[in-house]
Amino acid sequence: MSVRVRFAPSPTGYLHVGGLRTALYNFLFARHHGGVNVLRIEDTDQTRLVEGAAQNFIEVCRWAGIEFDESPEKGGPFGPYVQSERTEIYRGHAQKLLDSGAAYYAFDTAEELEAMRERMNKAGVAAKYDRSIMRNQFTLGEEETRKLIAEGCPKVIRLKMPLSGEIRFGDIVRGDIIVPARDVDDSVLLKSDGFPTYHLANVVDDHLMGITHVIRGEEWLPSTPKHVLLYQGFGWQPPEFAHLPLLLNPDKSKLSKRQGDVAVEDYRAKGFFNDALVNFLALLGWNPTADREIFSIDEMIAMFDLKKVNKAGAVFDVKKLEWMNATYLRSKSSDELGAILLPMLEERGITGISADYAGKVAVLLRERVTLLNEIPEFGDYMFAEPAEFDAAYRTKHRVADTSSLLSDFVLHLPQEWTLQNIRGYAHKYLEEKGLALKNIIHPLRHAITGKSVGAGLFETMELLGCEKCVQRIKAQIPD
RNA sequence: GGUCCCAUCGACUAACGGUUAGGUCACCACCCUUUCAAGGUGGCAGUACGGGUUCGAAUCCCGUUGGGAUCACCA
Repeated sequence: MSVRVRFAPSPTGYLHVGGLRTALYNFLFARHHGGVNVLRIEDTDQTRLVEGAAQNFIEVCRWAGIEFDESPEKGGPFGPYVQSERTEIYRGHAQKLLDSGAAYYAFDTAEELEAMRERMNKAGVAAKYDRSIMRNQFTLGEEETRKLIAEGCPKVIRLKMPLSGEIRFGDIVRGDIIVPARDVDDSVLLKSDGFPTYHLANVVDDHLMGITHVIRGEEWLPSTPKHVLLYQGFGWQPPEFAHLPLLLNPDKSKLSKRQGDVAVEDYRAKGFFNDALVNFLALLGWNPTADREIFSIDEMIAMFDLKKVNKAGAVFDVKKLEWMNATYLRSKSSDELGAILLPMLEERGITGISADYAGKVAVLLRERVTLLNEIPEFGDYMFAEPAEFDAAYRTKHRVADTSSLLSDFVLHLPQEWTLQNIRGYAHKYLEEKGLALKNIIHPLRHAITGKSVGAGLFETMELLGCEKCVQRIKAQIPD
């Protein structure tokens, strides 16, 4: 049977980096096996909907290079792919569960449930729906139940968990998992508003959509027994499960907003490359071969193996992400960098620059920055006159004859403005004066860039052009 | 607290039951040098603990400790 997997986010806001990794693993797994990658929007909680979130997910995934074969946008043979458009399907299936005795009606109010939990907590027992004492089909009897339903009394449908025995299932990354059924709650399957909860919708959809492998975060592990029981209740074969290790804060708790950026958008906005972020995320919990760090998405597809996914959570180390981004920055072509840098420049009001020139500046300066978007500021002098001059740097290298040294220097600059000629000229000039390179290179750097740090000076001069260099040097000649 | 999951350098990880426990980030030192980087070389640093099984355990089993997740008419 061919592989079908799904990424099933809830459109309640931005896409979390952990979510992106889950989407990535699904995508890699699907592509590796020549299977199908499905996007399904789980919007059954109407109170938490965020406008545009679903579209944003698609866009962010696309930015990251993750494609879906079936989605709300593209459609597909098992649609609709938005759960709020499938409510009739869930109701019908809930009815089947009712008919077979795998689920039951309950009429408790929020207050009654709260009181129940409070009593249990006081008694020191696990807070779990006790169907023997609450208001439901069993305690009320069939007749009363029918009456309440006929009267339109608010009701939910709950899963009837066995009171004994155990529920077991296999997990590709964790092996067999066994849970005593009595410890699992009688979860609500269909809410009083007629919408299903995650448990029902997810099982019904995964089955109906032919999902073969459920690859999701570890936070779902504790509720998987419920899902397994639902498959049993429907008489369906459950899919394979693979619960992914969590992404962690430096203090090892679940990666949260409180301790740094968690939205993919944040990293995108900061200027991280899509391929670097994806590469970094992929290696958080999975490792194809320990002797390399850099992998293209195609290489990852070729090597991806769920069995090699780690069990323990992984700390999201921004420092390593930065290193990886810097590594990607150094490996990209001038054209590629120019195309990405140009809009960043325009965003900052720097216009009239060609993509070709932007790319060359990026190549010139990339070994000194981590993110491409540092370049507009770090190399401001490549796009305009230096905005300011480092006074301390000037003072440090300015001596009595610096002015004459500079004014003589511009006299016989090479006609053919190449790196080799500029460097040759400088060395010859210094040799004639009986001086060392350091006697002039700092005053020159100061005049041309205004800063004490930067790329190789002759390379900088070459790219800037003779005219601009002369002009800037002359402007700094007076003491 | 109940249930479940997890445990190799500070971080990410590698290691058919047999390795001086390897690589990467970070950190430190040195080299290179035109500032700052990058790069090169080297270094620091780990199998949580206790029992077993075995000729031999990071690896298998049990326990302890520690960490995490989850316990809604949210996903």
